[in-house]
Amino acid sequence: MLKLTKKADYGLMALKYLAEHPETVALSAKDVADAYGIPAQLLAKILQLLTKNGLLRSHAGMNGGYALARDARTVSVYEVIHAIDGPFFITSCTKGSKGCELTPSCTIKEPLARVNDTIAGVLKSISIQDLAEHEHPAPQMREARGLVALKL
Amino acid sequence: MLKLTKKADYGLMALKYLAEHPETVALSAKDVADAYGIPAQLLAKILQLLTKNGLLRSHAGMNGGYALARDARTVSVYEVIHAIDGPFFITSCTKGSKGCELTPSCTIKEPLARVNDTIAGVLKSISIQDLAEHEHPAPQMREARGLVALKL
DNA sequence: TGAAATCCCGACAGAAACGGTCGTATACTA
DNA sequence: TAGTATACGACCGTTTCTGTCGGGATTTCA
Repeated sequence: MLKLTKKADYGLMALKYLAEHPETVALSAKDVADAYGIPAQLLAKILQLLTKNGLLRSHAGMNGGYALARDARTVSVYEVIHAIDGPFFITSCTKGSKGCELTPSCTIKEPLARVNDTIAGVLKSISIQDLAEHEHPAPQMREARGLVALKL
Repeated sequence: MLKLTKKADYGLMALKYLAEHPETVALSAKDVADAYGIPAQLLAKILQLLTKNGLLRSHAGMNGGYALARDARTVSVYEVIHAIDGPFFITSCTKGSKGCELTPSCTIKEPLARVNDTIAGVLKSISIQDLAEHEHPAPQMREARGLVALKL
């Protein structure tokens, strides 16, 4: 419930890792998997997803691997989650697809849709770069960098 | 991924329903289940959970049922989710319990913990009463009623 | 040109979470 | 004491998630 999948976690970790190693031309799936001790084949598939969605660029062959397709500052956590886990919805029955099968019952959904948007906004406001920067134990916290309005 | 369970949905719907019927002394699980067309026995268990967590008061016997234990304004969506689905964590491996088994890899978790707090804050800022009020198609949207600071 | 490294991708199996049902015990009312 | 309702544990089928396997395509390099 309201939990990121491990795939999304892995994907975020991998992107962060790439963002932290801008000097290298490309890193193989195995490189990253070894760095974090996560299953190499699984990570490979995740990186392929990210590639297909334009977040990474891949290159086969020796010394091939993956590299960020865009500047880390322009890639949001939201995009990553979306690329890996698909459309982002808090509620099981969304107004978008098909609507709710439950009678006209889903009166709860309309307000929750706003919550959904708010959370999506939060995730969109955080970039991979943000994640990478906070690697170093952040001597002093930066000031509030985003303000999210919650309209109900 | 990042989706409410149906149980939580059902629980929110039930609480909203109760909030909308303040005149009745108590409503049975079956009453609510019938109103929304959700499985009665399942809803019963959910209401029992909410009772155990102090959000509802129950009364057995004829004309028994459930009633809000507190004013609907003081019950947050967060509390409901927490009561039904347990501790709220965005990430699979939380710092709270046991920590991460993955090497010292979970560098991603620290920043995500802040995201977690932010989302929790959003959910805490919404009351059952808020949900109930927006039943009526809300002729005009109220102004932003909450502002959530996102510190990274 | 051939071998090694690497990405690509579909299929599948085990494990966990979720949704829902059943049966029984307990409590309250009339 | 009969009927209505909550309380609670056990269980099971389905779905989702995680991870593995195997075969194929692309690139580099010797």
